[in-house]
This record gives sequence, structure tokens and C-alpha cells, in this order.
Amino acid sequence: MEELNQLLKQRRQKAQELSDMGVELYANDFKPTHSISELLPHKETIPEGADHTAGPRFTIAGRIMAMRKFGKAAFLQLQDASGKIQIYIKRDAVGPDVYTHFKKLDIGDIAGFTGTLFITKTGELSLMASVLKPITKSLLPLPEKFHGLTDVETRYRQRYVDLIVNPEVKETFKKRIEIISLIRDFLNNRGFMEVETPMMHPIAGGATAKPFQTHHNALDMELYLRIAPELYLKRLLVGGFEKVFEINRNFRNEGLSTRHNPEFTMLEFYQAYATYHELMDLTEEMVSWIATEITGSMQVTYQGENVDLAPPWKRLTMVESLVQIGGIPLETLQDKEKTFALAKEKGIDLDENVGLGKAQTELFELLVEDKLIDPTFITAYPTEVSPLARRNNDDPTVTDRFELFITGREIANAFNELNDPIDQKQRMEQQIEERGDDEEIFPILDKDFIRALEYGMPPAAGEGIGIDRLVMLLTDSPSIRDVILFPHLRPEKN
RNA sequence: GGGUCGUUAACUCAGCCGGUAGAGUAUCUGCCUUUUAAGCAGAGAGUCGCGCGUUCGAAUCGCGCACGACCCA
Repeated sequence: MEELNQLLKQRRQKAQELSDMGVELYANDFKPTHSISELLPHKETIPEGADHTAGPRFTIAGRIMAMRKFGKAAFLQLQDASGKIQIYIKRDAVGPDVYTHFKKLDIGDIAGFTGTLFITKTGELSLMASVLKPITKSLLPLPEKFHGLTDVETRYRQRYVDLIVNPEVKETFKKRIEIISLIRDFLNNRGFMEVETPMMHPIAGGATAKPFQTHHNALDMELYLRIAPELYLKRLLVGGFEKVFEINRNFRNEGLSTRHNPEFTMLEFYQAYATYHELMDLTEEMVSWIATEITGSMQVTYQGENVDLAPPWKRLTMVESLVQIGGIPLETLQDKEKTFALAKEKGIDLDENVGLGKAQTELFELLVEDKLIDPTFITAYPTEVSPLARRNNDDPTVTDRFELFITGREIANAFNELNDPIDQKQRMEQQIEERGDDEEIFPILDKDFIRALEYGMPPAAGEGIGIDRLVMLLTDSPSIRDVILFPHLRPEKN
């Protein structure tokens, strides 16, 4: 028998006492007639000082969040999914037996009440209870009412408690769900079709990242949790679906930070016969619309910084951004030796085999990225860092690609898709060669993907948007863990 | 992987130049039928994250470990 502390013993004892009185501790037959939020508008129509017992009766259920007990009466705060309301319960109204049951209830218990609405002396809408029904006994005490639960470790490990006691946390996750729903609406309205592609891949492709590995017993084969859905969505373009999207988890076996969780949610969408310019337009429209729906404005504040999401957004090539924002002379950027020298001076360690484009990209990440607060599309990414993107017709050293940055963070990545199977195969092989010594990245050529391209993939543009980061922006959340219900943590002791 | 900070009652936190562990909330008891961080009076509640060391004596000092946060890679 485990040793229980005093508080836990007391709760168990009260539960036993209630049970002994014939009260069902975990009742399953209670039906509220109303949600709490449905009662709140009545405040406007009930005259102050009106008869407590007059008016229609309502039945509600929820968790008791606070109790202010007097000898033979008490006020409670009851919380359900929709809101909170005060309950007034007095012995004379419910009878001595029920009042005895009530005295055995604790903060945290779930209970149902039937009663009439009235306004208290202090002007608060309240339910005068005539019926009380204990529904679920809580054996663990909730955190303190005033400070709530602030210990982040407990908040993440026991998100259910966090959600009970911290209303703003619940709001953030409601917004997350709403954002995803708005994305679906937006894309569905434009004729995109939502699809589901495999989460377990025989080859981890579509991005460069370390995958999680698993094993399929019946087929006796290794499988990888997907690092990106890209190659499957493109197969669907080959198959004739011209506008597809998928919103789901990607898994990357890499470090954790305020911006990285090993599983994260990605929107990817592909549109045949479109170009990345059209996707920039679409992205501006979608994100600014969602911001308006969620926050009421296209001007949002993120961690004290003002961000203007109103279109049109700034569009710069990577080289332009290095000149304008990074302060690097164009002449330097066009010369491989000078660029490498500058990179070295800035403390960037570059392999001798890499090209000018890689060096530019590193300089961009170091000098420009975190200065892009208002939304900015960076275009013309070097080909050598864009293995799946189509080369630019006029300058084959860069691709028809953009990344979108807001508050210094990468939010989206998009490009005209490479649909030349010969070029694609060569570039994949080159990638494999370059990362060949990193054993955890599993360099395997996806021959079936090449075969699909050989059948002919229509010209298309595709984009990925990191949903977690978008939600962070629109909910002013400093850490990705604040927008993921159950973020990854090491296991608890014991 | 490196650095900094943190871990004390169920929760929020004090205590830390070493000397038998404290507050508020919550809980329990008594009083209280319009309170809203209700009030008044009283009480109980702790492996001070874990381990080793220094010391007559460690929540406090040192080392190691665990978990977490932030920053860096």
C-alpha cells in the first residue's frame, strides 16, 4: 500500500463517506440541458432583486473551481467547456440531505446543478441551485486558485491540469484548432483536395533530416516515420490529382528547442500548372485572412514586436536580401573567393567542396533571417540547397523557390517542382553523395519516385507551411511547446 | 553536445556567508444563509530532486547524477 499524504487521504475518505451515503461517485446518467455559456446572456434580461425562484430552470454540469462556504450556504464557481458561472447553494433550498452531500464535495469535483437564474447583490449572474448531483469525484487537489499552475514541467507533463486551471492555455489550443480548420476551408474553397499519404516510409525522402526508424515484423523490413510527405504528394500529381493538400505530422529525429519538436504539424499543398509566384499570392491571402479571423486584425503583436500581416508582403531574392539587409556588397556575393572569405570571417565553417550558393545561404541565415520581422518572401534560392526545386530558366544556379519569414522564423517553403526525371535523379544522386558519410541520414535513391516522374508530372508549384510556427505567431506563444498539447519530454522518474 | 539558472508542503514561493524548516493559497475543526483571492479563531501537513563528500552539525558548501527552463552549437 503506497503511503498517501494527508490531503489525498482526506479526499479518499470523503469519497468513501459519500459512497456510504448512497451517492454514486462516478455517475454516468447526468444530462445537462444547457452549456454554461448559453446561460450567460440572461444576465441582461433578469432584473436585479427579482425573485430567486422565478423564471425557467436550467441544468448544467461542470467542474467546481472554487468554493466560498458559509455555514448553511455557499457560492461555487462551476466551469464547463464553454465558460464559468457562479452557483449559489443553500441548505433551505436543496434540503438537509443534499446539503450534507454538498459538504463532502471538493474543489475539482465534477457536479451537476439544476436551478433558476438570479443576480446577486454584487451584480453577478448566478444559478440558485435546487438540485445537486455529484458526478465525478476528484481524488487529487487542483493547484492554487490565484497563481494557478506555473511550473512549466508540470504544465507539459500534466497538460490536463494546465487546461483545467489556466484558461489562456485552453484559448491557445482552441485557436490552434480553429486555424487548422480555417486552412482547410480556405483550400477546400479553392478546389484543393485533402489527401492522406503514408506516415511510414520505406525511404525517408522529401527533406534532409534524420528519421525515426522502426521495424515491420510481418514484412521483416525497416520503415521510417516520414520526414516529409512531399514525394507522395507529387506522385498524386502524376496520378492526375491537380490540387492536393495534406495537414499532418512529420517526424524528425533531431534536437528539441523552442522552435523544434520531434513531431510537428505541416501543411503541404501542390497545385498543377501554378508557379511559386501564385503561391506567394495565395499564402499572403490565406495567412492574412486567418490572422483577421483569429485575432481580428492583420496587425499582430508577437512577443512585444509589431508584425504587419497586411498584403502585399515584401519579396526579395536571397542575394538582394544579403545586400539590403545583410549589408554585403553585391560584388562580394558574386565572387566565390570573396564570399568564402567573408563567411570565414563571420565564423562560418564551410566545407571546401560546397559552392557559392551554400555559402550565400549560410550568410543569409546568419545575417538576414532574424531581421525579417514583417512577412518577407525570400526567392531565388541557390540550386545546390534546393534539391527538389526547378531551376530558374534564366539563371540555372538558382531555383524558382521562396521561403517565407515572419518574426525571423521560417514559416513556409515553396517552389516550382522539378519534374524533369533526369535532372531530378542526378540531383538526388548528388545529394546522396554529399551526405553519404552521415550514417543516420539513410542516403537511398527513391527509384519509384523517379519512375513516377518518368511517366510525367505536370508542371506544378508546391508549398509547405509549418503549422506550429504559424500558431505560435497568431497566439503570441514564445515556445512551440505552448502550441503542442503534449510536447516531448524525457520520461518522469519512477 | 556546451553554458547559465532552477528543483523546499498539493500549488505559488521565502529561507542559502552551515546550527533541529517558514508564509500565502489549498486541506481539516469551530462560527458564519449574497460571497467572489469571503471573513474570524485554531490545527495538521515536508525524503528541502537523488547520491557521495566536507563538517561536531548540510535545505544551505563541494562533486556527480536526474529532470526542467533559457541561450549557444
